[in-house]
Amino acid sequence: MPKQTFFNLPAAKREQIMAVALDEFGRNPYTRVSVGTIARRAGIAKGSIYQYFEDKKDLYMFLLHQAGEVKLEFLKRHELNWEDFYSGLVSLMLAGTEFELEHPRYARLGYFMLTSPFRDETLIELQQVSKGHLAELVAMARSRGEIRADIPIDLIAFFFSALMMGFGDFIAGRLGLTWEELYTPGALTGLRDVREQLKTATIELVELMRRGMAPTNRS
Amino acid sequence: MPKQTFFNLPAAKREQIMAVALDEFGRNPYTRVSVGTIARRAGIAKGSIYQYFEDKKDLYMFLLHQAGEVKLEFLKRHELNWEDFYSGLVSLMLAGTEFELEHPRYARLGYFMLTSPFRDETLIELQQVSKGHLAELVAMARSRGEIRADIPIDLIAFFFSALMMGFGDFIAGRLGLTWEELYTPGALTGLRDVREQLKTATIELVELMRRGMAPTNRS
DNA sequence: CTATGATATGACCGGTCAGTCATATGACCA
DNA sequence: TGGTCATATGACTGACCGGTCATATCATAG
Repeated sequence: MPKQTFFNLPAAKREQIMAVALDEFGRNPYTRVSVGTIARRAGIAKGSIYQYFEDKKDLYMFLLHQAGEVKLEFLKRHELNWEDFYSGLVSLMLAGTEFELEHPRYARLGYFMLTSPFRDETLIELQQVSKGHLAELVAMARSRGEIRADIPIDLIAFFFSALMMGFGDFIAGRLGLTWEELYTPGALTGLRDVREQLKTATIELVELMRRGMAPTNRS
Repeated sequence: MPKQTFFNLPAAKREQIMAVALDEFGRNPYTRVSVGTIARRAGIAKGSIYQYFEDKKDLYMFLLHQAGEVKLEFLKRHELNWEDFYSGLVSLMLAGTEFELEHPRYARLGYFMLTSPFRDETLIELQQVSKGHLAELVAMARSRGEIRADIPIDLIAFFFSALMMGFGDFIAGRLGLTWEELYTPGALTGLRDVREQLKTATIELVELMRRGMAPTNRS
């Protein structure tokens, strides 16, 4: 956790520092991010960073935590329609994609997190949140007969997470971009029908998932 | 490409250098791998590395290239049964998993590649190889009526690659290990029924894929 | 005005890094 | 023996890193 000094700061300054940190950690892997650069870009002295945070890791972990909250807020603002499991899935994936396009730095932050020195401890914390949520949804879908009861839950969880995680790459390919380019702010201005293509791709994918998981008599 | 000097070296020395490089790049992300460490562990002077390679990237790219060839050789040695597309897929995935268990450093090398500074150019090169191969298989399966003709090919390619890529994580979970542990040489000695569990998990996953992709009248 | 405690600063420290280069070694031939 | 060319070496360079600390600044209270 940041030191009290950080929270005593004017909100604008706090946000400026975190914005720069997000940009840096969303642009480079952890080890390549320089505390000095963050300080310089934020217009403060390097020593000040160490008035606010214990060390580089403290700043990074706080940033990750904050990113999680922002994304959760975003998803909460989107009313996801879970009346039907698969259309709920479509809306969830669309909202997730929307978030990543609106906040590309957050998307890349999460990506680089996967190879940060704190990968494992971060993932464990993350999974405790998301897996609990997912298990709940899957259990409900099962009880409604929307997912065959003979598919192991862990397989379903893997199925979801693997496809969702790689979805950005797929979308990038469809739009004729690289992953780098897709998450470059402003890369989509000028591209036509982006939202249309996203929706189409998402529906196609979920349909593939639905056929795989749903009871055969449903399709 | 390495300089001619490298290829003039005795095979044993060449292999020693590449073995150390593989271990280092399979243990740390690109930016954390030190040329000096590789030289020291290989028993040569740091300057020699620069007699053999243009720079760090040259060494790294050559290593990746070599890894690809080794894996391709491995898969070629396994006779994959493509009489039926889905059982062929099972055998392909099993062979792939087998390779990663036998050569855990290669598996990790591929993993870290995903966040190397050359991610995109590497992936593009990789896809040109694997996509061509995959497209062929998919086209054949389609003509046999094993895959519905209305599913876009790029979606199928993504479906495969995403599930295959994350499969290691899933397997690790099934075996009660972390990803780290799964790819630690010797971590599996003492574990029971590893091959059985691998086969079961693979079949379960491919069945999920088959249901998603196959024409409905087939199941 | 002064005293006090919180905050800001950037020079500095010890360390690591990729890459260079003058020099040394050794093999081969005349 | 001496000359030539490929190869080996590690000290060195310049840059960058995370983190520290003595000092300066500032706001507030007495």
